Amino acid sequence: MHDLRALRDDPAAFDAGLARRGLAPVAAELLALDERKRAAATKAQEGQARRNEASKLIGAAMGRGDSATAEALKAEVAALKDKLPALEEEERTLGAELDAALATLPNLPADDVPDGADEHGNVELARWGEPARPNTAQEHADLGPPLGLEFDTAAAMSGARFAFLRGPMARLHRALAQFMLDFHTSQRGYVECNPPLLVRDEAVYGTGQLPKFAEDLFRTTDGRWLIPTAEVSLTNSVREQILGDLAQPIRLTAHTPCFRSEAGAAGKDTRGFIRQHQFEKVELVTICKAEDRQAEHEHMVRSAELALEALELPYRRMLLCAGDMGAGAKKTYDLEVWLPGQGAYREISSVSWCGEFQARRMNARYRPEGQKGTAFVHTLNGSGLAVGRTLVAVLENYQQADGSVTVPAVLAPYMGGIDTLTPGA
RNA sequence: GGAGAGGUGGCAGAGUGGUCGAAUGCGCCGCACUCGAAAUGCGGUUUGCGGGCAACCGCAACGUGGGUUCGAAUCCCACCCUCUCCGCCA
Repeated sequence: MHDLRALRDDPAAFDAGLARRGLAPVAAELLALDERKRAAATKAQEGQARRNEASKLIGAAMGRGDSATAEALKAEVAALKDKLPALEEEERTLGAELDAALATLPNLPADDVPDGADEHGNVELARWGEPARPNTAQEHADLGPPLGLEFDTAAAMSGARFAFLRGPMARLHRALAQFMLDFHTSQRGYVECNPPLLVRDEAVYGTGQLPKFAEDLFRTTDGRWLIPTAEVSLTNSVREQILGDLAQPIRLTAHTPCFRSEAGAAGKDTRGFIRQHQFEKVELVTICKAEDRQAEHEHMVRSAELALEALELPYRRMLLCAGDMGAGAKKTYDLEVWLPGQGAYREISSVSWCGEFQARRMNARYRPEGQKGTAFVHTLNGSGLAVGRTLVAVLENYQQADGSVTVPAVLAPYMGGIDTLTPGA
């Protein structure tokens, strides 16, 4: 959600920001709508003011037994009441129209975000590790099934884009999630949470998936939504609250399933475990004051990077261009992990700073020190990491020529003595 | 699922048709007292929108949305949420 005042103050900058996302200008249209709404409001308020004044006079007149005056005033108010509803209705309609238009607009990109229309405009900032590609390397979709990553089993009961993990494969998947959660809570200052997976409209609106991206979500018969990411649950934990001076940022993490319809992804990544209707993710969310936003963004992306480094998985850090960011983001780093089987870097984490965009939609505020009144909090979210894709990365990077997979050393405490996944075992 | 109670400012908590945007207490801010602090006293302290250079003025908001009324925190209806008891249940 946008601050209408910012749009009024500098419509050109607003349209310029939208243009960087490849969108047509809207400022002139919205300002005209806003002006009509304010005119309607002023007219309605004049009527309401007179009605309120007259009603007080009626009370006073009745108090002193002057029924003639009271009756005359009542007649005046009655006449007013014929006109008022139409004026109020006009204000409401125009306001709703304005809100609806604002609600579908994405956030404006930060100044240091590069231009670009799609992923080709993204900028590589750093690399870590050696991206090896032995000629025996297999893709996880071929490597996985004999090791217990079964797509056929899942397809028989659930259809495409589901997997059934069996034995050591399921354990490895669990170990990854446990490791990430322990790492972020004990090393990086995030508080472990276990949030709801089903949420209401308002929550999904708050983080920005509604109203525009409903088709990407699953909806329950009682009208709730399955979360597409724990970002929704964790971020909404501060909705409609005033959080004090927010001297310390609120850093949250949770390991949850995520559910996505993948409506717009027909034919994309259909093979393997990369793009599923149901997957698990360890999410990081930070709620902070404005001054802390940049430091927290760096802290978050480093947290995700350090998890990859602990797993010894080569990756690179990308700065997304304006055209490739999600709707709520002002600035996004993607981490891409090396997949030897595919011979490519693939997204495994996306870390975004959303500014006040989500806070306005949720009405989440704090009291800045030395300043009167409240301000909207800044929200950040990132994957730390996507568990399913990390499993893919481990399989492809730790595969041996004989089709077995070595377990990363850092996971040993979670594996109950299993150090290798062996086909058919 | 059934029965009951309730949702009021940063927090607690009064208020059951009209000078109520809302008592009181706590918290917070300022001032006084003090060497300083505590305690005490005095004053201030909701938010959003619109108008105005400003002082300030107007409108709206007592869970949400409707309704009754000249007038609603207060009465009626629907929904949401919380609590208590019963039933069911991992």
